[in-house]
Formats: sequence, structure tokens, C-alpha cells
Amino acid sequence: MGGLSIGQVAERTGLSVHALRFYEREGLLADPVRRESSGRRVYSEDDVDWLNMCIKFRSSGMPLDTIRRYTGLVRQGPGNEADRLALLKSHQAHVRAQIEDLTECLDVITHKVAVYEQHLTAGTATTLWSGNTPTQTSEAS
Amino acid sequence: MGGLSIGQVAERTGLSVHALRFYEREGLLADPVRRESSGRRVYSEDDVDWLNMCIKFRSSGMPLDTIRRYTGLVRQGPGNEADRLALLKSHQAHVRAQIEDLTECLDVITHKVAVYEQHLTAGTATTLWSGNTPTQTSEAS
DNA sequence: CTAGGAGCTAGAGCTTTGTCTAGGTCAAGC
DNA sequence: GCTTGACCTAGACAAAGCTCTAGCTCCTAG
Repeated sequence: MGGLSIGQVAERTGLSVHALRFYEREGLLADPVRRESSGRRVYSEDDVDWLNMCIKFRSSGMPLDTIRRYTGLVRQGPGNEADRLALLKSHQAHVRAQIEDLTECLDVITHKVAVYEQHLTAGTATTLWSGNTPTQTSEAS
Repeated sequence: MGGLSIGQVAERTGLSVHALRFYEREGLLADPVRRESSGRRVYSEDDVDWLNMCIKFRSSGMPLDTIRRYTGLVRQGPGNEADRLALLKSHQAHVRAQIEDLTECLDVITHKVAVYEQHLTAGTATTLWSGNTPTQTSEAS
């Protein structure tokens, strides 16, 4: 309610105080953070919510620049909902693509893990034959 | 078989020739690329396979440094399979975490998309009431 | 009243991952 | 013989996203 200091916000968002000031400078905050008479920032719960959303955006690969654009739309107020939606959908597609991509990579890696695990188990079982090492060729399979 | 030029490899891996040279300098290739008498690189199919694997690693967020470590292990030859496996498993876990993370982000975004879509549809249906805009507060939901 | 701790601004610095440039070699085709 | 295009090396530059520093202001506690 009352208001949070930058340190408190850092603690509860996980962003550093440096990053918080940086984000503000970069225009990522929906509205400029209020200040105490002394000039210190006072964050509202809404600010924290907004920041948490930014964090979600960031951690799903949205560049600061895009977040800035989105912020700009929200700042403009009602009337550009279609634009916001377009931006969100585009990012949504991007995130889906990332997940697909990663899933594919995971498959490859899991395959390699399986190969090595099997190799190592075999090595333990049949101690004598030590030539059964994945070669460089089989490495890239 | 015969051997591919850097340009051909660039074409079929999607990496730029610059990136290919860069990767080599960075020690990401299992063995040093062979050279023509003139000094030009000659890549084998194995090299391409290895590069494709590196690309998978990279695109799943493995830093060059880790790829370099993995490469080092493979270069050392048989005997360190357990280390390779450990590295792979660690990356596997990392990729899984990323996917989970992204999935969570996707949920949040999808939720917002739904809110905006519903808002816009409602706006079209009931043209008169234009005050029904997501507020900044609801923005961060 | 003084020390410590948290904040402030402006701006420099850093890391990662490439990309690009400059200046040069080489082989093929006209 | 000259041009063109692909390639070479070494090293400068770049973009993104923070992080850190310097130098200063406050407030609070002892």
C-alpha cells in the first residue's frame, strides 16, 4: 500500500536496484515512479506488479525495446487495444516457437545422455572391453 | 566426403562464414579444420555434423564456454565419458528448466491475450460502452 | 555530532556473441 | 594480363542488458 523503497522492490522482484533504475531510465515503467520529497523512489504495489510482468516478458525473450513499445501503448491509454493485442500475440507466437525449439534440442540432448549412460553402464558391466567409447563421429549423432 | 568450403558449410548450417571462423578460433571444433595447400579450410561431413550439434547446444542456451569444455573432453579421447555425461545432464536439466519457465510465461501471456481479445470483441458488440478498457492495474494481471 | 546505510545521478565499463573491415592471396574466366 | 569472387588473418566494432563507480544527499542511531 503505502509505498516501497527501491531496495524493498529489488528484494521482492529479484531485480537489482541498479536494474530497477536502469529499467526506469529505459522507459519500461508504465508511469514514472513517484518520489519522496528527498527524491527517493516510492514504488506502489502496482509498480511491482508491472515489474513482475516485465520480468515475465524479459525472461521469455522479449527485448527491452519491445517492452518499451508495449509500455508506450499502455501509457497512451485506451484506444490502442488492438495494437497491444497484436504485440502480445506476436510475442506469444515467439514464445511458442522457442518452446518447440527447446523441446527439439532437449530430445537431441536426451538421446546423447542415453547413449552415454548406456555406454557407461556397459563399461561397468563388461570391464574388459574398453574400446566401446563414443567416437567423434558418433559424438555428433 | 570430399570436403566442403567454408561457404558451403555456411550455407548448409546457416552459420555465417564469419561465425564459422569465429567458432574455430574459439576452439569449438572437435579437431582443427583441415586446410588446402593454399590455406583454405576444408570441412568434412563430420565437421558439419559436429557444427550442427553445436548449433543445437547454442540454441538451447549453452554458452560457448561450455561447448568449449565439452569439445575439450571429446578431444581428449576416451576415458572421460562420465564427465561428458555430467555436462550433458546438467545442460539437459537447464533446458528442461527453460521450457518450464517459458511455459509459465506463455500461460501469463495467453491469459493477457484472452483478456484483450474478449475486451475487443465486447467492444465490437456493444459499441456504446467504450470505458471497458484494461486499466494499468488490470494490465499487470 | 558523527558514522553508517540507503538513495540519488551521470556516466563508464563489462560480457557475450558475433559481425565487419582492412589488407592480402589465390584460381578461374575473359 | 586483368578482373572477379571466394577465402585468409588480425583485429576493430557492435548491440543488448546490465553492473559498477564516483561523488553527493539524507536519515537514523548511538
